[in-house]
Amino acid sequence: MNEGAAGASVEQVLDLFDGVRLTPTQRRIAHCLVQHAPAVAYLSAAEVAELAGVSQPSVTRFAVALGHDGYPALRRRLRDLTIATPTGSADGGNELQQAVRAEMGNLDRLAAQLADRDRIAETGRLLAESRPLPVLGLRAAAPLAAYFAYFAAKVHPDVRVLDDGGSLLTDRLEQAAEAGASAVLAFVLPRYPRETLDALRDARAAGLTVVAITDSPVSPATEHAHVVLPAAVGAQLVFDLHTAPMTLAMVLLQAICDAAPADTQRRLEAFEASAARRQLFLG
Amino acid sequence: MNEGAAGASVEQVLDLFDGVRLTPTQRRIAHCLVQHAPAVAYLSAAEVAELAGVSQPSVTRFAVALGHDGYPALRRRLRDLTIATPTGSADGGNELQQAVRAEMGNLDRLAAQLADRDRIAETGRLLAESRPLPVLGLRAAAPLAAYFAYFAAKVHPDVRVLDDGGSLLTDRLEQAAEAGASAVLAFVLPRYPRETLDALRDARAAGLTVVAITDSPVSPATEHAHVVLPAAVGAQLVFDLHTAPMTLAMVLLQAICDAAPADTQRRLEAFEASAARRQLFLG
DNA sequence: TGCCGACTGAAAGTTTTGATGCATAGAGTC
DNA sequence: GACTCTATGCATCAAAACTTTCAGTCGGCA
Repeated sequence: MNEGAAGASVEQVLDLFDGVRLTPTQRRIAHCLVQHAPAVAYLSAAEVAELAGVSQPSVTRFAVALGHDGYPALRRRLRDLTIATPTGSADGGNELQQAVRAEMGNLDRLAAQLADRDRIAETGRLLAESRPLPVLGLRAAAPLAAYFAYFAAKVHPDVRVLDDGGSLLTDRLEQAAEAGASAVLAFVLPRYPRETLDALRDARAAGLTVVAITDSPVSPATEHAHVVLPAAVGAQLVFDLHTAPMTLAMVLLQAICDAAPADTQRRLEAFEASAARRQLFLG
Repeated sequence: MNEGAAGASVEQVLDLFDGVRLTPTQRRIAHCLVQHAPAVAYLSAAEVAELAGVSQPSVTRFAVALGHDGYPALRRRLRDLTIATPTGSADGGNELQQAVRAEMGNLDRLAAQLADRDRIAETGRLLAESRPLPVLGLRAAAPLAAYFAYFAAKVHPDVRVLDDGGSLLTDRLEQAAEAGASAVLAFVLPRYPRETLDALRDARAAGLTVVAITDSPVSPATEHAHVVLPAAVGAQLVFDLHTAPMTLAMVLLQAICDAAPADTQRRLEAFEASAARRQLFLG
């Protein structure tokens, strides 16, 4: 992946001046442009003028001299240079490729957010300690809950998937709390089924700590959850793409494993032995 | 670019919302802010308004609600956040971040592979024509099958999820073929449950065209499938990450929709009407 | 059912920002 | 040494952006 935006743009900013004869004042402005490369794209003509120690009209004339319609046009150009240098293979391609690349963007933001390991580690401990561990996901989020639970069950002795709604849902939540659960993991994704939010409220009322994986830090889940873990949902195709929430779920599961490495190891080995005996898999 | 800057700012953008009660419209704006984090710092109030689908005054009010003097003040704040953040975060980072970035690599390869639209479009037609359409995924792949089927059912009149194994599985495959199915979509992921491959063989014997989404062009699925769509599985964490197969599944679903746009539109509208009537979702 | 309050968008009003005409200063030329 | 041409800043005007006001709508509540 390419360099920082600043580095790339200095080169390109220079290209803007190519072959154009500049007056001394304009040269000063140009110099100022390269020097404050990224910031200038935000400034008004008057601000650039002050920065360069020239008059505001000179900045306008400078923009025109470079062949633009006016100062705003030049600034737009600068913005494009500093911002629109996207990851590697550029944008474009067909609409399917664009959707996939947008999804990469979602993952990148997720990665940035994971710089702080402590937060996720603590949430992992929280969930690891809950016996049983209810995992809630309705409608579109149900598969994600099942996916998480499938793997989680290999390292946690009592994972309970709650993936159908109706009145039984609250029963199950309360039963889990009764059986000793201290936390619940919920997947709350667009379009936010009403049932899901009701269930969150019930879970909270039952004394459970609510951990929500949801699509945005300002999703409807925030007001019902104790811990909110955001991961964007892709919306470029006809239907939503849940790759970032899925990734976050597995990262969280990793944190759960890390919370009790010895237990995890023991349980995984037990599963392997069983799988081998039953010849579940190829190879 | 790398999204280093963008990613970091998303975190900080959130701090701006802290503790403030937002109206639905303002929530939309907030959502739009996080989503287009870096670019918004350049936009005028009216542009943000259009992006968020609200009126321009609402954007001003949003800025004031957050405690600023006006929209320009909020934008200045955003600029400071996006600029002051060192571009940072190339490769490296902690192991969680590395895993997520590896997943981005998988998606990138998937995107490259989608340059050829025709192949996926043809496969989409193949599946769209099958009535019913059986979707097979066992064990770890079961949630993916369910996820695909959940959405596919909104645009296809008869989707049948086959996600538990046992002897009934083959019964169901044969029943689907009997009922008129011409193709089957199968998710074949590591660790390749024996049952899954047996089912593929049976499906083929029943005269179904087998489309397999699998983790590699040389996976065990290839010898039983007519069409093989590969998408890598992430293996950096304790458990497998299925984001690329998930993405491929949704791309394939898009192709299915494109195969019969009118039908798709009609069915989606019918669902929307029903959802609205039943008040399934928030908003 | 009717009132009340909150939210939202349209439109008018205000401020900020950018463009242009004009006058001045300096360099080069005859 | 005077003329001319270019470059530059000041002042002004036009346009855009932002804020405020106002009226309509929706949901909650008596």
